[in-house]
Amino acid sequence: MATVIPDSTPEQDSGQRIARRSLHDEVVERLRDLIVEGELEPGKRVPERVLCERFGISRTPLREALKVLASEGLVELLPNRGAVVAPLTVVELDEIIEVMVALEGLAGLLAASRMSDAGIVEVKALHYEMLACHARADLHSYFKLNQAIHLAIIEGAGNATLVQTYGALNGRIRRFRYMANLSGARWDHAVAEHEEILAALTRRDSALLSRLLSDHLRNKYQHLKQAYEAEAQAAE
Amino acid sequence: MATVIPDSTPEQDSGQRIARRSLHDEVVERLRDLIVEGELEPGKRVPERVLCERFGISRTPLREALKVLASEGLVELLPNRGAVVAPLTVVELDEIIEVMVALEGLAGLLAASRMSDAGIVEVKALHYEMLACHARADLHSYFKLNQAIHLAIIEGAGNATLVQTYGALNGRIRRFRYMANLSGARWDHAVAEHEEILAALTRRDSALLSRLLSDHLRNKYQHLKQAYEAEAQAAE
DNA sequence: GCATTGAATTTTGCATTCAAAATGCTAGCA
DNA sequence: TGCTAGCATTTTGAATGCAAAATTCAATGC
Repeated sequence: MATVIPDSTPEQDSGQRIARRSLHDEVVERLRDLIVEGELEPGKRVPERVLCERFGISRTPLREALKVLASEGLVELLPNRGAVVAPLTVVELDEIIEVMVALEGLAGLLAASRMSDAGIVEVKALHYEMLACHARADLHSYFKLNQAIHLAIIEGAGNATLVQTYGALNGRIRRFRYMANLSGARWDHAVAEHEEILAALTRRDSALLSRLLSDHLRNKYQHLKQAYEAEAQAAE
Repeated sequence: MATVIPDSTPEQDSGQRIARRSLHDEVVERLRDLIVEGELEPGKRVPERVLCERFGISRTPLREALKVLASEGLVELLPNRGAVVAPLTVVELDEIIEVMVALEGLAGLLAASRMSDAGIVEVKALHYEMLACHARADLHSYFKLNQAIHLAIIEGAGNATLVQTYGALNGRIRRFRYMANLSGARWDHAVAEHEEILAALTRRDSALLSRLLSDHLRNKYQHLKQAYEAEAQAAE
């Protein structure tokens, strides 16, 4: 995450050209999106020239952005041979999840005691919105609300470093979320887990919330991993 | 951490000029050292021009390095006003330790079951070397061995992402270690904790090792924090 | 004497340029 | 036909150049 103190330029996303705030920071975000959304494929070279033209910028800010993304682990820099989108092996995926499970646990522990009542109410609202999406089988909105709930809980831990650390890891695996295609049973189960999570948060049961969040991520990952391995196999 | 695949250039640190591997990556390391060692003071501006001359490089690689360090949280980029060494507030220190405690706990959990016998033997050797330093009251060497032990355990968890994540956070607080001046009683206590840690690791007691490592870091931090707050107060 | 304004200087952000490395292509040879 | 050497092209890494923003500082007015 680029620690740039943003100036107060408003978020006018109307133009496709880059103009607002520091250029390189904008480019970092754009590139990250391209990678997360899969437009830049893992293992493939990041075409400097093409992207420069596409963004209407010179190579300097683009290269700065690549360095930042490399430090986040999203791309790999090969000396004198440019940048490639970091491919994520199953081993790395396992590693990242292992760490994230611990961080979710920490978030639960802290959020249960530190989150404001208003925060809990907000999570509750998001939860019910998410249930609505489940009922409508609106997977895309469900994912977004799901992410929003987890983010709200992590932010509720009142630890900006935790938010940042979790976010960096989440960024590396987020692109796989695009593949996860919840089957009916698994989806129902996930929703049931969320019910428990909400209940534990409402009761401010630290130990339970911690455990539930960790388990939930582990379970989610089981599914994600199966989908990934299936895809990886299919890709051969 | 800059994810650069290093080429096989040997680590010849003889000359003060930068020549080996990708320049920007070298600069990142050098700048990090300057910050960690306190030569660049927190809150102060990072003088681009001066550092360029000092390193004998142009502004481009230096600026790239600053972007990377910003993403690590070591510096803050102020748009149009350059970079400053990120000052670490007590609140941020608290946050970082909170996350690191969780990561140490995870490391203990994993290392107890995954570490090789050879790895445990190595930790044991480091441990006794450290005891020797304690006996000789050689604080500097003690610190180095202490760090080596913790690193060995964290690496013993067999999770590169954990190593990297922990390392990034550790980098942000390492400069404070330079202040920590272990009092006799506290030092003895720390050594006693290390004895317990080694015993738990030898017995491969996951739960215990996890708890001990977390507690140990928390305790260490108590001391560190007091020293920091005393210093901060004295600085006024 | 102090605050304010505005010009000179410095610093920053990005584009451009240049040299070195890597890549691709062609031709020559077995 | 297949392989390799050598050249041309492209791409990368870093230096330099240039315009805009910020800072400094002195002169002016109060």
